[in-house]
Amino acid sequence: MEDEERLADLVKGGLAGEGFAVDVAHDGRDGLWMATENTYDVIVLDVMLPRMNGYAVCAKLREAGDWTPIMMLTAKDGIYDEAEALDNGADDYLAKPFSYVVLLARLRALVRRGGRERPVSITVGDLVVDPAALKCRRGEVEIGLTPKEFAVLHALARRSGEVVSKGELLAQAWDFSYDGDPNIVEVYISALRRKIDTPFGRTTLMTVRGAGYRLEAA
Amino acid sequence: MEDEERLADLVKGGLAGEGFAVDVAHDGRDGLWMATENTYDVIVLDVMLPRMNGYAVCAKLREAGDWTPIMMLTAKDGIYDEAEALDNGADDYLAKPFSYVVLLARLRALVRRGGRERPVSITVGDLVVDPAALKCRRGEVEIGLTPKEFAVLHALARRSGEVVSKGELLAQAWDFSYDGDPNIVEVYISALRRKIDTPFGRTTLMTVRGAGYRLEAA
DNA sequence: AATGATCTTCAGGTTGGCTTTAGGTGGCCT
DNA sequence: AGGCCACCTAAAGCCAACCTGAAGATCATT
Repeated sequence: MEDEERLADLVKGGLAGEGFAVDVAHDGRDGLWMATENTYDVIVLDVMLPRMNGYAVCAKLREAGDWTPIMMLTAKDGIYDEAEALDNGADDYLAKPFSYVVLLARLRALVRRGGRERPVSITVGDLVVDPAALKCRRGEVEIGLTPKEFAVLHALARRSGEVVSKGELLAQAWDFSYDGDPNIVEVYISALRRKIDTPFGRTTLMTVRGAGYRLEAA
Repeated sequence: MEDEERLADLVKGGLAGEGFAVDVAHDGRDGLWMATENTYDVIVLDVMLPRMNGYAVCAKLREAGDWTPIMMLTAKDGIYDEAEALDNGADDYLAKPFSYVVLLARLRALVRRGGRERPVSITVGDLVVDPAALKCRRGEVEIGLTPKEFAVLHALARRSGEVVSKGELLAQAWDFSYDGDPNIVEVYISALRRKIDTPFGRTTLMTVRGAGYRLEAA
């Protein structure tokens, strides 16, 4: 139990260092619920989980049409068990005990495979967003952002050029349990504009009425 | 050498059984050439290859913008070597000796992941409709559209060259429960023409009296 | 406990897209 | 030719979505 929490902390810390937001569930059922309610870059699943084991969670997700990359952590090391994990819909597995370095590398690979290329820092025109340092700059000018502002900007930057809906922003930058006024997104968009656009006489953060927001390079 | 050919045969046989076609190259340079000339679901790369090693082939492919899933086969098993393979652009690796069952399972997982389609933009002549960005352009000229206008254009573009009835447009671009004046479609067609045709001296958005509308490439 | 920073809520003001209206145009049939 | 009907389009009202400044709430730090 305390072992698993230490593991969760390790993973969480490492991924945070890579610029990702991490949610942790301590049993299978909670995990499944969180996974169905949110969109994640990658899911890490321990086979041995209270209330619902990893295989079952994995199967449920795939059944529901969710193809988020899944990394399965297993204590067994028999060959067929590994294959079983993969055939159950997992995208990779790691047998305990495993190295932290390998876990992170494999997760990076999974995430990379799961979608577009994701360089460590994201560049949108002359705006550079560095998730590792939680900093951003326009040209040579450093821009100070609060954590929340950064989370919103990051979500937009990761899909620069595309429209990101208010709901998606809420899901990615706020805790999944957040159920307050969606107007808060508008507040943060406003704040971001005041920091990344107005001082530079730019308008890269556009409103698409009725659809969401779009961060553009031009 | 005969070892490697037995391995290649194993993989080939197994994937054939899964319904995939397999090409085999026996050295790195041939492999790279085949990979650039064809489209594959997945690429299996041995690190130790004559004429050009696996890392190099992998790097070349990624450099060329080819993101076909790559499985790297390596004899080393040091922790950092594994991470190196992945960070080099491979999507998974397997250390020799490995089980045939595991290899097949991992390849299945890779193929399943790799098959994911990303949002496509639709091209009708020199008109490009990008659903992800909710934008469109004719040639190099950006055209600003409202969400509703975009929805109508999108519905027409998806079936370019065909006649789309007013009823179909209503069903696709408006809420299912919409029961207002069907004349609204005409209003939007008019607005679209003013944006995508008139400024360019074109008439690609045609009325088919009594039947509907058609978006043409010419 | 106090301070400052950040997060969230609130409310008034503004905008811009959606829809309706109504008059105009042009094809098609008798 | 005349009339009917489908379609076109400019204009205007309405309303939801959005913006933003400010105040209240929460959190971290000293």
